[in-house]
Amino acid sequence: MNTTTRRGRPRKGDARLSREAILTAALEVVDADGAAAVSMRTVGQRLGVDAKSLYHHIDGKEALLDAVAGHVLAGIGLPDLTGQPEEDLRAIAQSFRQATRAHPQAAALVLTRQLPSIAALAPVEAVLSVLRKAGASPEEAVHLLRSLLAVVVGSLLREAGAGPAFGVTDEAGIAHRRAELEQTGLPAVVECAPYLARCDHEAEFSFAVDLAVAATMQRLVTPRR
Amino acid sequence: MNTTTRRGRPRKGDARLSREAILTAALEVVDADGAAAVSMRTVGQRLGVDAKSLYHHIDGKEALLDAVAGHVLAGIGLPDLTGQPEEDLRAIAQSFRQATRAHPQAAALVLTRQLPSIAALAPVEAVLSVLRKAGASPEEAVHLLRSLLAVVVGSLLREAGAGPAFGVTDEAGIAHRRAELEQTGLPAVVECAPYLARCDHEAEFSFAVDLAVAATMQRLVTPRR
DNA sequence: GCAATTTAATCCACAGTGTGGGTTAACCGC
DNA sequence: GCGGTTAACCCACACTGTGGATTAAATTGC
Repeated sequence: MNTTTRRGRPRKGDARLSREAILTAALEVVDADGAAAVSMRTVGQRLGVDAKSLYHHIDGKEALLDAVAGHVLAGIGLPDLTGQPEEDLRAIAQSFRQATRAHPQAAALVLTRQLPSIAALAPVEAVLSVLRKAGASPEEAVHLLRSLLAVVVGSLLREAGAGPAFGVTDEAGIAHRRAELEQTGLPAVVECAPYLARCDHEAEFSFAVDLAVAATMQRLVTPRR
Repeated sequence: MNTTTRRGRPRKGDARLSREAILTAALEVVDADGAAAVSMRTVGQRLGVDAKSLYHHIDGKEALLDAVAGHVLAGIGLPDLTGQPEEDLRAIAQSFRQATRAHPQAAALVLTRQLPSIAALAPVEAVLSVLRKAGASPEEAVHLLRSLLAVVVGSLLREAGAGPAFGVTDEAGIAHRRAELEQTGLPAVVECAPYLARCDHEAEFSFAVDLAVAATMQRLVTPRR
C-alpha cells in the first residue's frame, strides 16, 4: 500500500492525474449517473484523488464540463465522402448523431454548451466543403450550415430528453399520453394524437435531416432571388 | 413594522406568497441575474420570505424552473392566421422567437426543459391546423411539426448562447474570431471565415425558418413516395 | 362565541456543492 | 547538495436543496 493517504508530490511513475485522465473519469461519471452527478468530488473520488487536485489541470467545473463536451464531440467519426452532396450531408448528420448516442447522458452537455470554439471544427469543414462543391457561395454555405446545424441540434436535444417533446417512446406511456392529448379538445391535436403520442427518434431525425437536405439542394439549384 | 420576523400564519391581507407571485419573482431573478442565480433562497428573499415557505406552493426547484419555463412560453402571442400556409408558419415561428426574446436569460430554460407536457399546446395546435389545412395527413403533419420545432429550437438555442455557435455578434469580437478561423488551415473554413465569424441571429433565424417552411410546402405539393 | 382543525409561515439541521489558501513532499536544474 | 517548482494533501467557507418540528393566524363546526 504505497498510496493510501500520501501528501506531497507523487513519485514519478505515479502520475494519477492528467487532463486526459480527468476528462475520461468525468465522462465515466456522466455515462454512469448523468451529468448532474458530476462534481469535483465525485470525479476526484473516481481517480482516488482529492477534489482540489483537479484544479491543477482544469480551470473549474464549467471548464471541465466544456472539456467533456469537446471530448465527446471529438469522438465523431466523419464518413468518407462520396461526392453526392445529398448523401454526404446526410451521412455527416448521422455521424453527429452517433457521437451523441455513444454517450446518451452526455448528449445534452454537447448540445447545450458553447464549445471552446475552435475545437471540433472538423465537421464544420466537412459540411462547408460539401456545400461549396455543390455550388454555394461562401456566404450561402454558412447560412445553410447554420440551418442544418439547427435541425440536428434541435432533433438531438429532443432525443436526449432535454428539449420540448410531445411524445414518448415506451409502449406503456404512449396510450396514456394519447389519452391526455385527446381530452384537450384542440381539434388538430386530437386528430393527430395517435402520432403525437409516439416518437421514434431515429425516424424523426432522418425525416428532419432529409427535409433540410432536400431544401438545401433546392436552394442551390434555384439561386436566391 | 409588523412583520420583521413573524412566525405562524400571516394575517389575512398579508398574502405574500402564491404560486403566481413565486413564478413572477423567480422570473425576475432570471431576468436580472440569469437562470443560474435562481435558488430557493434568492427567490424567497425577493419575496421577503423564508426559502422553505416556497415548498408549500411548489414541489421543489426543478418544478419551479419547469413552471417558470411554462410561464414564459405561455406568454407567446399567436398571430392571426391568414390562410396562407407559408406565411402563417413563418408567423408562428416568429412569435415563438418573440416569446423567448422577451426574457433572454430564460430562453435556455424554455428550450432545454421537457415542459410539463400539456402546457402550451396552443402553438402546437396552430401549426398542426395549418399543416392539415395545407393538405398534410395527420401522420405527416406530426413529422413536419417536429422538424419545424427542431429548426426553431436549434436556432433559438444558438441565439441564447446555449448551443454550438461559430460566430459572434459584437463588432469587436468578429475580427478576432475571423483571425482564429483563418489560421486553422481548413480550406473551406478559411474561405468562409468572414461569414462564419459573424452571426446575425435574426437573419439566421429567418433564413432557417424560410428554408424549412419552403421544404415543408414542397413536400406537401409532391407527396412522399 | 369558543374549540378543533387546517394552513402558511418560521427556524434548526444536514449533507453536499465549488473553490480559496496554506502545507508538505517529491522532482528538476544548478 | 540545494533552492525552486510542482502536484498532491487537508482545513475552511459560503453556498445549495430539502426534511422535520414548531408556531401562530385563519377557518370551520357546534
